[in-house]
Amino acid sequence: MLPDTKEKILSVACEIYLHAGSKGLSMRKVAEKAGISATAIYRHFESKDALHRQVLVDGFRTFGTYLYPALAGPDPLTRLHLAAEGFFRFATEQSRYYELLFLSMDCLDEAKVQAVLKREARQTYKFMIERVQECMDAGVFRQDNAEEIAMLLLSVCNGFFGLYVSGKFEGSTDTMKALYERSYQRLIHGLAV
Amino acid sequence: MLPDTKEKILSVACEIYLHAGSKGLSMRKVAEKAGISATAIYRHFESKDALHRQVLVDGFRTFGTYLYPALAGPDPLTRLHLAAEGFFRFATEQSRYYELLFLSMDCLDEAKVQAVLKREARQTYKFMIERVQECMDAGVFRQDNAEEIAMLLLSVCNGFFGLYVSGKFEGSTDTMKALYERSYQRLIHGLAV
Amino acid sequence: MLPDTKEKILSVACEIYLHAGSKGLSMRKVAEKAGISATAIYRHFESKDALHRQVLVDGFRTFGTYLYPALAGPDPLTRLHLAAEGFFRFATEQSRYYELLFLSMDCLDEAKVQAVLKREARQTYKFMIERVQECMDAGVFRQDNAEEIAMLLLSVCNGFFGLYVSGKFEGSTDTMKALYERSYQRLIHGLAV
Amino acid sequence: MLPDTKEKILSVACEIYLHAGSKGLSMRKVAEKAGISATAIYRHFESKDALHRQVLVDGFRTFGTYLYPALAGPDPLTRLHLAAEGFFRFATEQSRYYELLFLSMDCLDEAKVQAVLKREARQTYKFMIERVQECMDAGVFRQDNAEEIAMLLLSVCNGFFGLYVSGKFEGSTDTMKALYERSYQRLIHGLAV
DNA sequence: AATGAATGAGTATTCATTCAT
DNA sequence: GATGAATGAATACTCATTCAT
Repeated sequence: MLPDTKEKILSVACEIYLHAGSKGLSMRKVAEKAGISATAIYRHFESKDALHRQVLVDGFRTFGTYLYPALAGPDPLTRLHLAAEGFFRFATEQSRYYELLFLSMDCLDEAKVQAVLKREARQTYKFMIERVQECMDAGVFRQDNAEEIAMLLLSVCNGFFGLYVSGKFEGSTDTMKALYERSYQRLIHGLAV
Repeated sequence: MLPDTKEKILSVACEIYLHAGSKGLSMRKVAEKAGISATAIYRHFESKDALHRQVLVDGFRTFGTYLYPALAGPDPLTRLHLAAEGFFRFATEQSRYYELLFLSMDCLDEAKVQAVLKREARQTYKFMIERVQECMDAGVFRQDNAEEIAMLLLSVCNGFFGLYVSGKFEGSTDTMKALYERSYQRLIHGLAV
Repeated sequence: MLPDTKEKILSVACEIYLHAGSKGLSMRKVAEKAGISATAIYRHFESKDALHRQVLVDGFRTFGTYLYPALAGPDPLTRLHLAAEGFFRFATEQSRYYELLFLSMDCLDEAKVQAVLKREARQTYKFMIERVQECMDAGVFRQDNAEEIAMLLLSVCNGFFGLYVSGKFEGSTDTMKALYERSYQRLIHGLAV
Repeated sequence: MLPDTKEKILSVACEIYLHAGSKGLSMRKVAEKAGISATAIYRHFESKDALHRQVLVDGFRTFGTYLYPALAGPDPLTRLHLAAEGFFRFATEQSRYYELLFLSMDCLDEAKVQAVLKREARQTYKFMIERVQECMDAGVFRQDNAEEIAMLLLSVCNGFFGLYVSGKFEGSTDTMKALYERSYQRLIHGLAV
């Protein structure tokens, strides 16, 4: 139809990917759900892999809408807080996406797919380094290796949500939120001047 | 063949699992690599799932050989250090295993397989809680919620190795080790009395 | 191929079904005999079951061409005679079909397949009730329970052909025909006014 | 165990056959249910087919226990009645057996299996001819072709139960019994002197 | 008399992809 | 831009049977 078949395919693919994982993402299912023939997809995407990659890129775009508004915060520490909170919101509100983007490494999903994941993850990494660095520059954190601190923060987030999302630990979202905040505070506390 | 076909199947399955993930673990491939017919596997394992589960159990057994020796340490803090170090060694020496056991969550992997992962992960969790608790009891950590601290430690490990293993950050093992230790010290520092 | 692959598949499936029964009807065999790949069948039939059902429907359609012309008879008794004769012709000329449609009950044949058999058999049943009823209404049979008489007639047919088709009794078709007619007359005789 | 493994195998095979039909009768299942290894069966039965055949023979033995007591009746007509009643009881109480012995012709179940069915069915046929003949000899039926009358009777039974067993007609056992008796009476009525 | 191991053929079905139209 | 037809490889799993022990 007019509103761009390519868009339609992509959105359907995301939906399926989110529900069934990379294992469950098949051209047939996408085609069926999009109301077109399986072969028609090839008019818009070179291969399943290309489609898969685009789905990931889309996911990171969504992630961006959670993370980047943090920049609107008035001061460095608030911006870091907002980033941490954005992370939490994305992980809980879009937990399936979080999993697929940050936790799954569905091995051998073609090198190219992996590459996309890496590239995007690095973007996030850089963003966090900047947040940490400006906290140090502003004197709210003591001077330290900003990269390492950023990685520590990301590690905690990643690890925390990994445990949460995979269901290895239970608890309501609110419980998790409180726990997350206490963990975050414990970390921040050790970093403060 | 004398060297026990079952053993052979399992080791081949581990190998494949390690190289291609649960997605790539197929009865046919296992059979081929083991030099037997595909059906012969069923003599030794009830189903693919049963085989898959056994692979995981084997992996956790290996993990145990890295983690549990920490108990031989002379005091609580040392035992915690050794546990952290064991974690690191397992993650680096058996990085593929680390990934598959702790980081992957291939959603479609039959409930039973998931159950094995959860159960074993909880074991590790309990082990860490004990390590932290005894540090508090011994007065080297200030009193706090041992569970939450253990989770924080695990989160950091999980997150750190998640980033490492997935190749999202580069660096030699030695570099990583040093980084890991500094991160660990930062955390511990905030916990000390 | 021009002559419609679907048609080809169906006809081959009928052939196999007729020779080997539902037990011997396999996608692979059909594909091989139809000169296409096994998977190609799925382009035309949703599943083995769907194919199986279509084979049955086809069989009943054929049956109809034997039975329904009886309606062209000038009077009720003739119509009943013609129906009985149509039955006989179908059972002898398409004995394998007769068997598969009316006599087999391969229990494991998916509910849906059974449903088709039941539905169609009921159609035939209704047809016979109508034939009997109009004989009664016309006064050539004495008033009685038309349903039961129809069932009796069908039972005899079914039983007779069951014995014939399964080879439990021998004899040339002509011999059988004569026997059938004598049996039929014996029955009818008891029903006449 | 002592009470003859062969017996055990056979009884288990009957059980399975009765529940799952010839399609569901597999050496593995029999072995498992009998508590022996699949290969052990071959010590007692040459092949699956041989076992299958023996199951049928057993079934006919059971059938005999329903039919032959009719001989104890005081006079020819009673004996015929008792035979007809035995038929009904077997068909309703052992409907699965009835189906397998008299109605199923699970094609190509090896010629030998078919042969067993034929041979045994002929026995029943002969028995019925005798019952009919003695009714004629005793003057309760008018003289006619005993063979044909017997076949008519058998046809009705076969057809009736075929419809009943296959579920093509519904109704409680009591309803069926009454219907059966009315049909039988209609037939007999036409045969009486 | 019975077992465990193994086999090869068979089952239905799903998948990504290609090709002619 | 899109379709229908077809393919070949792959999936897990079942089966009857054989063989060495």
